[in-house]
Amino acid sequence: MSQNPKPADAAAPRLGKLLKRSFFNRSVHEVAPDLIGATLLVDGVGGMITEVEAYHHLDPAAHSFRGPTPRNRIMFGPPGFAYVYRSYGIHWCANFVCEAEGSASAVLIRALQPTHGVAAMRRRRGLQEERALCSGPGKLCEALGITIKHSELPLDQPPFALHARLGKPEIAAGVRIGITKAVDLPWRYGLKGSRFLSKPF
DNA sequence: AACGGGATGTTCT
DNA sequence: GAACATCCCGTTT
Repeated sequence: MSQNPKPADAAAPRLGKLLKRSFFNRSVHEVAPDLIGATLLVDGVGGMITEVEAYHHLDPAAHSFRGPTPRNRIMFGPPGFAYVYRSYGIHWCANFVCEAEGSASAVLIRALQPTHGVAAMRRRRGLQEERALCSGPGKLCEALGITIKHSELPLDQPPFALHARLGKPEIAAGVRIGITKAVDLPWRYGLKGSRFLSKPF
């Protein structure tokens, strides 16, 4: 027997306190950069958020821009809930609803650095390279097991756990990816220098 | 490194 | 019928 077996997530950093729903009761433009460095876990699997995008109600690229539908109705409710939608008929993408009820803003979670449950993520993604496990919104949902079943669930209750970041990271900003409307708004935020991004800034 | 095509659910015109 | 907040894999620079 080895005297000191290596834990599955040996490099997992210490976690900050759990974020409450009220964290999201602010402008999406404050919440989005503040999420960089926070740790997102779903049933204990996840990591440190490295890339997000802000979508505001008055932004033509936002799903809420044309008003409520059965799909996006959670965006028109109170903050601190998940909005999950299917992208291109294949992938899931996860958002966190922000601002006051009715404001219909949300942050798209685009990438994270795997820290917890890496073996589970590799299994779900059928992939070894840690860099590519969660380097995009669809990949991230597959790795964390996020589906439509998670939509409209509160973010401060299981299976979600969102831990505050410990330090204050340097934030990079740039234009959002993969959209055709409002393409020049610099509402993509990321962890400066991170290698766990969908694309460099 | 950049580009093209295929997969395909939900919403919108 | 087209568009879409994507990803993967093959082909071409």
